[in-house]
Amino acid sequence: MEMIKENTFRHVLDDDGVDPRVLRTRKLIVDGFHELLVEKDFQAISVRDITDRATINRATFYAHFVDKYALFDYVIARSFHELLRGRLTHRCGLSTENLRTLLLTVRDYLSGHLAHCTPDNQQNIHPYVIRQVHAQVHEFLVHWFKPIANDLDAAAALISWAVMGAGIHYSEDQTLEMDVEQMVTVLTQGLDGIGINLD
Amino acid sequence: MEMIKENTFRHVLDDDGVDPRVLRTRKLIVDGFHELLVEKDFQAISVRDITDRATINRATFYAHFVDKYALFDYVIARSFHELLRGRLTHRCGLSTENLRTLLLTVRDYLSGHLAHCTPDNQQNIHPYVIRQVHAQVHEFLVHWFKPIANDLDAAAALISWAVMGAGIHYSEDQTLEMDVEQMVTVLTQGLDGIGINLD
DNA sequence: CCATATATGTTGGATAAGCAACAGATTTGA
DNA sequence: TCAAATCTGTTGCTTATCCAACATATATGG
Repeated sequence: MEMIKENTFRHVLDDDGVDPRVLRTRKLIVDGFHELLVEKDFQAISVRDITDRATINRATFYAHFVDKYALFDYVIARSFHELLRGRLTHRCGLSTENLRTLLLTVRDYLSGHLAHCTPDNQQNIHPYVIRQVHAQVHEFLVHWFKPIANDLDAAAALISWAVMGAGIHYSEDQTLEMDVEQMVTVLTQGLDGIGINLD
Repeated sequence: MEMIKENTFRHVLDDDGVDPRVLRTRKLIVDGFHELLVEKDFQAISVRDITDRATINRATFYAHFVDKYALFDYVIARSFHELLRGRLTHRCGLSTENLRTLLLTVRDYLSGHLAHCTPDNQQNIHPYVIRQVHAQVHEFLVHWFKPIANDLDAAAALISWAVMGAGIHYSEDQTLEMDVEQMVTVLTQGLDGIGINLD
């Protein structure tokens, strides 16, 4: 029980070949944490609360996560990742449809998160959520860019933050209508400008 | 992982002091087994089916139960035990009220079991159910008798089977009305005959 | 203010769960 | 009928989880 934390963030969803006990324990922790998040504020949740709820030993928790903040990051990253994967039709490819899905998923995930949380949690946690969601968006973009060219780091950074910006904007004010097609056009035209043609 | 099976049947509900991993694994096995029971016949369920559903290793199953029949016995004994404990108001005492509760609980448990199962399972499993439920009823009676006198084995055997007989009879034909008070009277009078006065 | 909890991480040794491989029994189906 | 496949228990070794104990930090309250 040494290298469990090691793989936790390489790829958030590579459960293949992992010891079944590790997968079970992770799920118990995550489920217990989710239960607690709707009951009380993040700041008020102790590691002991989590392990009691998960029916695992406290030492085992620390074998999986360095602290509750790492657990939180993991939960956000994984749930967003799963939501996005479930919505993508063209798996692993750069296309206008996938860009559209990306924009909509970020917005929906963020507004869903705001809807679930207590007001206090909204204030304190939102920045962490954004950071983790962005990390995932960025990872997807890099993955999509890779077959096209290697040195597109700047483009990935720019577009990932553009997508996040749109998502944040529209998730915070639900009265606004999101003009997805216009945004997709901006992104595709922009990419076209640096020699990347979609579809 | 040697003596797990050891304590399994001493008292069906003494979870105190047992290793948490054992309790979790047991629960996973029992839950998976329950799921499978409503899907297919008991005879068609393999140990591998159970362990796959429970997400545990097959070898771990054999550390807990000698075979699927032992698991079945355990499930019956435990669920009946829990149902009865939940209904008893006068905990651990011999009284007309507890005798009444015993009669009704046996009938309800048996008819509930018949209602859940596939016709095939009803035929094949019913004898095992009766055997295990009787073992529990007998254990409760012995426990209630103990403060009164020591050599009441015959009385416990007789009354436990009388209770079972009533339960079986009325669970198999739901149209009959169970005259509980008459039966309780029979039992209390009978006990009175050997010098045991209730209430 | 200080004493008494309570929370956080960490460690070493004990124990349950995982796994692969095995032999033998039973089922399947060609 | 016979061979291939599947199921059943069992075993030795590996690995993850448990637990108790510890040092430290942060409340909590009298």
